[in-house]
Amino acid sequence: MAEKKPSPFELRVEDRAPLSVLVSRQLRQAIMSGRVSAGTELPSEKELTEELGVGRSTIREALRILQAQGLVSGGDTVSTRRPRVSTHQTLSLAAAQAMENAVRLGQVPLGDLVELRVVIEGASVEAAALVEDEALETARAAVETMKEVSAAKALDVDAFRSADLLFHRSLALASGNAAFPLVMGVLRSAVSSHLGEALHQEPDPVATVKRLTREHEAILAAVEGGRGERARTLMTKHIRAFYREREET
Amino acid sequence: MAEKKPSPFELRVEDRAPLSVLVSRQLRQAIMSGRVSAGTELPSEKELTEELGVGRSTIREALRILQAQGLVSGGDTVSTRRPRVSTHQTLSLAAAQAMENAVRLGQVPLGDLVELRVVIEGASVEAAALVEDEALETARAAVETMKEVSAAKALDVDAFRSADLLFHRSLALASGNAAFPLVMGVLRSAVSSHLGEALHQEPDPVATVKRLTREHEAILAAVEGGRGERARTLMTKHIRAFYREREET
DNA sequence: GCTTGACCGCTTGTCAGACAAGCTGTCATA
DNA sequence: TATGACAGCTTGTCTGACAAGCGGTCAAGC
Repeated sequence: MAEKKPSPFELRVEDRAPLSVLVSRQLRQAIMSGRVSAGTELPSEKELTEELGVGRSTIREALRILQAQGLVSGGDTVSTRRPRVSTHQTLSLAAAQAMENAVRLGQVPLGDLVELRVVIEGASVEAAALVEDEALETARAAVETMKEVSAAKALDVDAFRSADLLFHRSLALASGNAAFPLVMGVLRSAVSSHLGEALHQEPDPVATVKRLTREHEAILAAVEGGRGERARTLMTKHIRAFYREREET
Repeated sequence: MAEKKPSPFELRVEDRAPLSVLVSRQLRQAIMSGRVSAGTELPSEKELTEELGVGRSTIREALRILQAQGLVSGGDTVSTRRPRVSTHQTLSLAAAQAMENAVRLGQVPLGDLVELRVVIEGASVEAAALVEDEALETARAAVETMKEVSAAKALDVDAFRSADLLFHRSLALASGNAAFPLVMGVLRSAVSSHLGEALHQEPDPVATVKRLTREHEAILAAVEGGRGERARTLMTKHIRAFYREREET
């Protein structure tokens, strides 16, 4: 559509990247290849300047790119603290944010995100049901915490929220598939930033918390009993109900 | 573990971000809120300098951050071309790259990625099977292209590859869930860069292409017939076989 | 012996100025 | 009308400069 004649004179334009981008690519490659391992401190900007033979602004731009990609961290704070090759957590946070950008500007409706979550968490518990019991220890602990919270006098919404997060996350971990918790985390943060801390403006938070706790218990029981199909069904209902009721408000 | 005493003097350190990061956040917010719409040109660096009252280096670093996040594009090329608020494509590309970073440094094995793809594409075709026929037009066209390619004398690997991509993508689109094609694209590119253009070093590319074409045909037929469960089964086998055979080489 | 304070060097954050290269529109000229 | 020269703007890059903060050293004082 864009080109009428397939002209024989093609000009590769994509390799005309600015120097800063090239530098960032090179550093990225050094990190990805494992030549510099996670947690290591990078050389100072001055050293990089001398080592690569480019100006400091260029180095700084390259570092900012890597930082935005989550590959290095620590430049985020104040002075004298060298940027470090970042850890897993920083990386998946960056991935989550990138995903969130794509999702929000890509006009993905909330309902579609929720369905995606249903699909992934469904597969997740189904896989977790096949696994030995002790991998579910964290999930059990999370449910215990939820019970305590829902039994307490003063409702601690944040405590429940973090227990809830732990529950879902630990199930994803128990699935044995390392990609599940990662994508789940991404999705979760995208969704929750999409509707902005829903639990806080609940009409009857105590009742909701109790219901959610019961649902979690049931899901966990199904997983423990090895009934993957049932766990999936329960999880599906659990997630859909949670968001449907929010959509109505 | 890190803190022995819960000191009452807490210092919020996360808001001590450098100016460039603050600027990038502000621009990001302007973009995300839709105040500047996609495809629009941003003001020049000089204008931003005057408008925000910060130095040009700061602006440039902020722009590099946004560029790395895929929110603006075009700074990637040469001079005089203003950065634009980026389109959907750039964004999901950035997301894919972030995902790839997380996956590779997070030690997610290839098999787990493939399983995730199975889950998502399975759900995708199952949903697509419920949809009216005309949404599958693109998928049909893609299969036609594949047939032509596999019937031709000289095998055009790239043509097949792009038809394959189109096929999977169009099915994801037909599912009606906007999140599916997005995540699928991310996954696909992460996986394929993970094992690096596998089709090119195939022992018997012609036979493989023919087999893949048949499988695609069967999947499409199942979707057209509204047999979602069967489509999912076929798709699962299709994907697993494709990668299992690569893993063995 | 231990704390306290001054001090110095290094590193990052930020700014300002300079120059090269490339794009775009204008305008005079053949 | 088409072409070439030219100015203006924008980005890419470098250099020099300064402030602020961190870490280590080292002497003074209890």
